[in-house]
Amino acid sequence: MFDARYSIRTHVAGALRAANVGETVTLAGWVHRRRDHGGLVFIDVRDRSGLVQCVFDPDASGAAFVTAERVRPEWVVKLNGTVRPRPEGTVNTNLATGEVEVIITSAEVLNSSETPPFEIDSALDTDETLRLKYRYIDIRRPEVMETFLLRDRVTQRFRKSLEHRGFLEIETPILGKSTPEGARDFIVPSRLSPGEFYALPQSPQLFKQLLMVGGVERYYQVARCFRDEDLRADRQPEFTQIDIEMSFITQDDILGMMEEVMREVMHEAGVDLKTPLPRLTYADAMDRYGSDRPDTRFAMELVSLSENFATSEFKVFAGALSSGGAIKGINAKSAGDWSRSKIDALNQVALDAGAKGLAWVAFPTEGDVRSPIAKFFSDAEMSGLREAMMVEPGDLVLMIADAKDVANEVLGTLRLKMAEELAIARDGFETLWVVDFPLFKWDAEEKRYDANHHPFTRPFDEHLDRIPADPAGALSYSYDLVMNGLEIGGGTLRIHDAALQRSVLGVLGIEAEEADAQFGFLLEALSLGAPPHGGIALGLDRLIMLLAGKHSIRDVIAFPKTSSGSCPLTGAPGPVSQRQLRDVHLRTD
RNA sequence: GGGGGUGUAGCUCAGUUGGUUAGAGCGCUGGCCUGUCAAGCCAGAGGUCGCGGGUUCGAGCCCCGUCACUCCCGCCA
Repeated sequence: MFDARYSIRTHVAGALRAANVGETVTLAGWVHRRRDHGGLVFIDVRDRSGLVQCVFDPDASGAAFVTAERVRPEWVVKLNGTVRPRPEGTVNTNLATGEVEVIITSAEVLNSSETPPFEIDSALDTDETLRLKYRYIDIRRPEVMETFLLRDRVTQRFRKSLEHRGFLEIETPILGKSTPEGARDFIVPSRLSPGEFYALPQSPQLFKQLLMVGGVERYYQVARCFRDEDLRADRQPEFTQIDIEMSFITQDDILGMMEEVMREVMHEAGVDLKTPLPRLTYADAMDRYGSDRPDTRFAMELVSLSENFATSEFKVFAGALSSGGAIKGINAKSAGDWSRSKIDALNQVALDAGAKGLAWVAFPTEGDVRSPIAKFFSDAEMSGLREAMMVEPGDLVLMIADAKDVANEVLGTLRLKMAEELAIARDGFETLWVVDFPLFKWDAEEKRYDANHHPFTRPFDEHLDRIPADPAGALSYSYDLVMNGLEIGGGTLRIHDAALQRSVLGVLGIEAEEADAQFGFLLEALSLGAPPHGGIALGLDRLIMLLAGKHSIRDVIAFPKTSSGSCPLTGAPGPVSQRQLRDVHLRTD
């Protein structure tokens, strides 16, 4: 609760109401805006709680009036006065405090301010770099402040919901050990061990598993994570996870528990989350949406057309099918009148996404068909296409014929592209689980298997026999939480058997000797009474971003980095002295 | 590493086919003003057109390079 306790004021500005009329108050805050009428001055005084109009009238206090003429926006002031109702006709309904005003009897300037580099109270969309350079001023803007109030509420709700369910908040090291796989590590040189380095954690993954071996059973942490990769609108080099791990559970246990927690958290943010959440297998997600994090706020699902074109004369289609591929399509409603050049641009999108080409049929009006390839289709194929795609006049059908994975992925990209181009309404918070990910994914370039989630993911019990022989066929106890097409969380049940863990590491090309060197401590822990366990990590920043309706993760981080990883405010990263380098046994060119 | 976009007053932006002294709104400074709340009116100050080079009689505008920011691809177990 934010109020006037423990401060030099008696009230906070934003809390004053008609009920306070007649009270003598002391306020402290910033000059938000000043309206000088010559013989009468209005100053809106702002603190974290909001703002209230203060009136400076020479009849009430000549000294205060003189002060009011002198102060400027963002000066810091302490004011004494009396709350009174606003005169008839001057109530401001746009303001929570708009029914009242404070007639000031004495004023003290606590600090002056230079003219701010940008206006706090402005509708103008200020350059983001400038906002970040003066973030402390930016944060004074009510809209920005509101975001951090929301972030606080959501974070506290996570803590409460998890505490109520028996989770212990435990901190894990920031200075850790670099391990192979995963993202690039941020590394920290060691002064006491010349030539050796700590790594900042990409996540507390191994430590939380060790806590399970330690009998903690239910753990959580608001954990800062570090990954030295390129930035995006939704990616920062350091970010925060709500990190969770539980013992003696099934996958249903943790999904059900998380649904309850998420419902409570979303409720805190004013969103009614319907549970149980839909669950989509990875295979179905790819098949229907061409994405493992489908945006389910709109349909435009992928439809298989392989059967319809099974005997097609069209070489591209026949070729794709004969080599074991698929023909799939999406129906972009109301794009049937798109020009050739706009469709050519879509073709380029398809090419960039890995397709060999884009097949399309436009149905601009009833009975009218426009397409460079329709002439290869039989009447039966054309009517089958109309039926399968549920074509109406005005539609544009986009088709990809390729290996099934390629067709899915390209159409998934086109689906999102078309939703954007057609400005399809995407409202609400469509949330679902994507489950049953393959344990491994094949890296064609490196010609080896990678862990899909991470190397500690537990395979389906019934797929254990596939591990050495047919790794690609093994599915895993794994789950991503997807909201509005963004992955906001992911987790797995873990391997708790040392032999199985060695076997999985082996598939990843990490043989016994290296496994012992890199993960010996984990393998040893697994052999010393590790309970079955599993967990999940939620991307707190992304979740807040969605809840706040922001388009960048930077908007919900107090002091974020620019896309080149620098901090406009402090100038980090920066050089260090030769002495500091010598201390940690480093030389630079 | 690759592709797209942006960079002009403190802020947000305009700036025509390359042509005289680079403009507007907001903010700022000063003046007037006792019921405003984006207060109003009057006046004023304020410019390394991101930076460097080039073409040209002449460059904010064209060319080359470079920097910063931003979006995307790669990358992100």
